[in-house]
Amino acid sequence: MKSEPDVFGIDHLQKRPNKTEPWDGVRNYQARNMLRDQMKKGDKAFFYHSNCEEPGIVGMMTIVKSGYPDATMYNPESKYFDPKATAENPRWFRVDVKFQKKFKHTISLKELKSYKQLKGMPVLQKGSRLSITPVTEAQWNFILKLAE
DNA sequence: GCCAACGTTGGC
DNA sequence: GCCAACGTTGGC
Repeated sequence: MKSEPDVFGIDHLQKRPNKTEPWDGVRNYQARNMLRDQMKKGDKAFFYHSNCEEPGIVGMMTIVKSGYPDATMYNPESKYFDPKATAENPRWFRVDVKFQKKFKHTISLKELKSYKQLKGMPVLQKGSRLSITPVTEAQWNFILKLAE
């Protein structure tokens, strides 16, 4: 799951009450579908810092609440406001994530790209803009070892 | 700051 | 339904 560290980075998450925060503001249908249909309580996710000096994976977190409507879509004051969203037909979803661990060092995009074991991982593909992408169990375990 | 990639919008 | 125009993302 990607976020810009200047906007909301892993340090922000760690400082939140209960180290938990709704992952809201996702306004892309593919990512929405994953939030809504696939991400379940207890699932794990990597925290990825994007659009920054050293893009890469900086830690891990746990999904503590599975997909539910992202209320920011109803708030005209929010930059995530969506006038077409209704209570009957909520367009956008979010999950709650909880900080689990910050890695001692960033596993940079550059490093991640260098491993043939991670070839094909969606987040590493050129032009990948999706803010939420799946990780296989093998990829997950491989990356965790890099973090040691 | 540049620009490639790609999603969305809207005219037709 | 096509596709040009436009906006956004994000690495570099």
